[in-house]
Amino acid sequence: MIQDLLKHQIAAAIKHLYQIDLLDHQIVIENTKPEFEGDFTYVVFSILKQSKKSPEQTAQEIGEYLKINFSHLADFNVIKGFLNISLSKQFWFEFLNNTYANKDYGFVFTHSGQKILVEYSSPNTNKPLHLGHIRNNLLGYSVAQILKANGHQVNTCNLVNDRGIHICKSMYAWMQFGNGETPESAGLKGDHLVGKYYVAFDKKYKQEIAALVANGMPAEEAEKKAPAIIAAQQLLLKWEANDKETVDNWKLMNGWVYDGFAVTYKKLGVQFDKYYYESNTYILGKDIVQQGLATETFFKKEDGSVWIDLTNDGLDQKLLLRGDGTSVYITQDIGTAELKYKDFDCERSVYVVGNEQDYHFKVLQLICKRMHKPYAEGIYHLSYGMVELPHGRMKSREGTVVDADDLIDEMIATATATTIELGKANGIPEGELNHLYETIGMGALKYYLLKVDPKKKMMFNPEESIDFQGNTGPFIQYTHARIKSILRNTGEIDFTQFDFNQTNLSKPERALLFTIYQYPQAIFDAGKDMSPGVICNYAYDLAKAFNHFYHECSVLKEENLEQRNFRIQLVNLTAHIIKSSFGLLGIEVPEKM
RNA sequence: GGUCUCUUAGCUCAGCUGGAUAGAGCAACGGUUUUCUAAACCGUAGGUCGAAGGUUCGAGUCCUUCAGGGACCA
Repeated sequence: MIQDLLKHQIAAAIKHLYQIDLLDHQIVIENTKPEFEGDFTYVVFSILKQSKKSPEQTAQEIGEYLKINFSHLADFNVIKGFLNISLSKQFWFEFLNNTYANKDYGFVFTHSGQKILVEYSSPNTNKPLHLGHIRNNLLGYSVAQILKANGHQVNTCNLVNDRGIHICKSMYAWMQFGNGETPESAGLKGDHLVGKYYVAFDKKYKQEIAALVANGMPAEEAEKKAPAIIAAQQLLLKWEANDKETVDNWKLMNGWVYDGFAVTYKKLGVQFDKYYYESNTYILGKDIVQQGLATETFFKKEDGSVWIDLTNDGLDQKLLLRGDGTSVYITQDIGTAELKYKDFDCERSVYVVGNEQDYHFKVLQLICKRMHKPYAEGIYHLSYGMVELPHGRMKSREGTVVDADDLIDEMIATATATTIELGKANGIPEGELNHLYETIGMGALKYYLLKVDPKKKMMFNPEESIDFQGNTGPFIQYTHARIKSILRNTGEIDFTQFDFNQTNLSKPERALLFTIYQYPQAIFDAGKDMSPGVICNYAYDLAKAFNHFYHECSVLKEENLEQRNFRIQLVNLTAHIIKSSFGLLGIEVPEKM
């Protein structure tokens, strides 16, 4: 990167002028703000004490040194303590020439040597996916792509929570009043059918509690003694005892759910290299807890329950195994961590899980450290914020959820209506329209969810539809389509016979080229923070820079042949980066829209 | 009781390791189409960056306290 050369030269200048020894990485170079002239800026305030001169004079002296010693510099200007540096036209033309045909521009191909496993999605099998799951899935998919682009070897997995009391609730309700209903007979997606019985269970359970309370029982006791909950608990015991009828029903209903999830995953465009099932990992977890007990990493209480004492780390004592020997959430996580390491030999294991589990993952990592597990340090909780509705967070049982399938359908319907309304469907073959509507609708939804910093909670108002204008997926998709429209009309060109040094570099062209130059940095930053939002912001900046250029400069009507060809290279590369960056987000870009 | 986290324009969000006059989009108002796609472009208006202290050449960014929201552990 040119910034590195620049840093090196600035360090040399400072050494030459003021006899200060600075390492290259101690020099901070920023992009020059648009309202000032220049490409990069060096701020001199931090060396004033040693230079013993005014900010203006220091910056001026460094600028003059660079002008002689830094061949890519065309000019510089000084405002207060800010040294603004303009690179030469030649530098930018050469950059474009070397880059425009590079299909992998921005991606790192030298293997980092790091293997990373990204776990995401990780649903419960008792209800369908909702908006929060969509955020999770999109984040996981995108982060995996971004890490790959940074040269890491990446695998993905999905840990399915297919056991526990919540499954038994759906199962009990279905056995009670399902009358053998199936997804086929009900005409419902499997996950929605099972979810229906989960809600049915809750309704019945609440009625029973109310009845008991009406008869004078305290609410707390009623919650434990309601027949429905007791029945669900008995189902769980039967399941753990491998009772045939229970296990068969469990398999049947889980199968329905998996079929339903598969449809939603396909629409979201996500996939996994491997599935883990908690019903398979919890026993391994129990074994490991027994090992930890043997080495006295854990301790047993009088009732037989197993605990770890984390008070030295500022946390509490944490339950690992109940007195009756049944496992808790963290038990199965301990087992799964071990399995993942064996399967993938990964030095980093990323968990895409909501921030409500921050404490849980701190505990998990500490447990692994105490047990001297080689993978303990590599555990990384990619903790993302909840999606909230105007009235608070989503709660399945209270029916305040935005269903994933409904929302997807709605987005595609809106994309369809908008496209037709704008008259954009006319020039497009009938057979391609459905795919286009899907591309635009999903583009809007995915961009909307990914552009927000993963760590932050975000607001979704179902009353307001997701925009298709401004800082949105469709805006950027549209930019791509516009460029493709130009490129369909340029004809074949042999770029090698042109010398672009004779062409002009106007402000919009320069700004676009400058943004293009930032792409590798954006990929790096997104990888460092595991934040697809960085890519969204970048793609938006690029689209804006292009649209400004598009308004100012004509490509096809340009009469100077070299200028025209230069612009063709420029927009070609722009289109490629839009497609490439959106690929990192899992968003398709259309040729026409 | 304890721990973590958030608060930037009417709304939804950017703001990189502290740097120039805090930026976008939506919503509002005004303008741009015989010229490569107007899902675009240009402009106007909108801010005490939750509050108060502190650190320093410089704080939306770092530290402390407080207020309000959210989550979690027992």
